[in-house]
Amino acid sequence: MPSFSSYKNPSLAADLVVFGYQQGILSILLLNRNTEPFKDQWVLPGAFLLMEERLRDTCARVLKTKLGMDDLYLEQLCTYDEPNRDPRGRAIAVAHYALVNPARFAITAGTMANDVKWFNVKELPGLGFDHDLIAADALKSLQHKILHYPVGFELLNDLFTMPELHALYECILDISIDRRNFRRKILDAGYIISTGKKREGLHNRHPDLYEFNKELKSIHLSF
Amino acid sequence: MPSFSSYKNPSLAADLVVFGYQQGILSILLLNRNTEPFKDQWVLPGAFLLMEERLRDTCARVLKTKLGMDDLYLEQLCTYDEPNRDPRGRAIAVAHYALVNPARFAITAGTMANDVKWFNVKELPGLGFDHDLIAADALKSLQHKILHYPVGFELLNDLFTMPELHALYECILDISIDRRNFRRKILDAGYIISTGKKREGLHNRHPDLYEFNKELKSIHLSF
DNA sequence: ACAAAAGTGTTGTTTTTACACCCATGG
DNA sequence: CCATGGGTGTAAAAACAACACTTTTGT
Repeated sequence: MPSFSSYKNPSLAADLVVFGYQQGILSILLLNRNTEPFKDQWVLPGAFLLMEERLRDTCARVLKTKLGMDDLYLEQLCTYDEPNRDPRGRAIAVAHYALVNPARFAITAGTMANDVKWFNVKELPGLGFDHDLIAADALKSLQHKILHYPVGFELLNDLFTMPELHALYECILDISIDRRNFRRKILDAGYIISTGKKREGLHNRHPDLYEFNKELKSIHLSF
Repeated sequence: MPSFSSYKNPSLAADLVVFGYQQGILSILLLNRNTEPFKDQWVLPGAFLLMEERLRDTCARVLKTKLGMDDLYLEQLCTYDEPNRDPRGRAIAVAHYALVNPARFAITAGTMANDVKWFNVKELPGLGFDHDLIAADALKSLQHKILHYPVGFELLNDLFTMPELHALYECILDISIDRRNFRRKILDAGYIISTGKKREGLHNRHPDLYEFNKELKSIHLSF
């Protein structure tokens, strides 16, 4: 059987848009590069695919070694192949996005970066490569995903309140949603289960605590 | 600036799910391979990416040289990277789908294939590589796309009737839709424009001819 | 005049939206 | 007992689904 050895192939990388939600803000994790090209500019984390590796393993490797993160929700987004997107040569990127509850991890800069930082998705700096485009596409994709898959599960704590889930949806979709109609739609969808407990220690009425319905695979919401 | 020359990279291919709609049937174009691997089996058309080429150019090249087709609607679908998907070695495929009105082209087998044939999407043979999976994913994606983008434009003639558009939607979504409610939704969406003309030569009432509203970029339909 | 298929209209139901109201908590 | 925020209910509007009726054509 013939093999591919005669072909010359572009480099192949997995790039990651890591979304985190904390204090009512949706953020993306960016690295500040300490090598050319785009030295001292902010970019998405990523790595080149190894021959024996699957793309999601490449992503997991980046999350683990560059960011100290484990076991995140991961979704393939799109493949970016503009020939001049990397000044070092032809490089094709398969973009993914990951969802993380930042409270669970303390991030630290790896060897390739000066710094690692969360940026509010509404206040992103100009990014190196074509990462502005990738980040924008990822946000659109997440906004769509949240209507069809219980994404809150990945971004909130195991127990959470209705106002917390409500704020998450308003933040990600960047719209305002009537809290009472929101409650009804979420409950009708069977999205979450009441635990009977309440969140204590707040300065007014203690909201009910819910957990996600793990039986549920897909949902349909519209706002 | 460093380059990538030290990395060894997998082969990168563009694979194509070419959808055609004719006589009320949605079909996919398949090739019968005349070389190993998967000799004499049906597979999706595809080609390896050349270094100076963009993925959509690879697709266009396949459509032109293997199938004699030009200027088709093309959409990137997903990237398939299972390490053993190609027995010749590590090969990653970026799948795309194309939409074509088969009436416009006479297909002919290229040098790589014994035969080229349209297959009803509901009666696909077992395919080589992981192309069963790719074809199934492409159909799902098309079913979603048709609700948000005026896809009929690519699959029908420039002038078409409401019953023709109705049949297309029923076929692609694989559901039955009340023709009167369908008409109302399509017209309310501003999807199409009445031309005042009528389709002649039928054995009963001559239906109105419409054309697509080219101003329209995205739509929202639900059935 | 009839059958077949296409255009038009109506009605009841469900879903969505926009609110009003009451309850619990801390100060 | 008041301000704040959270839980519950309701009525109007919009969207949807199911269906009847009329019109045009070829035979």
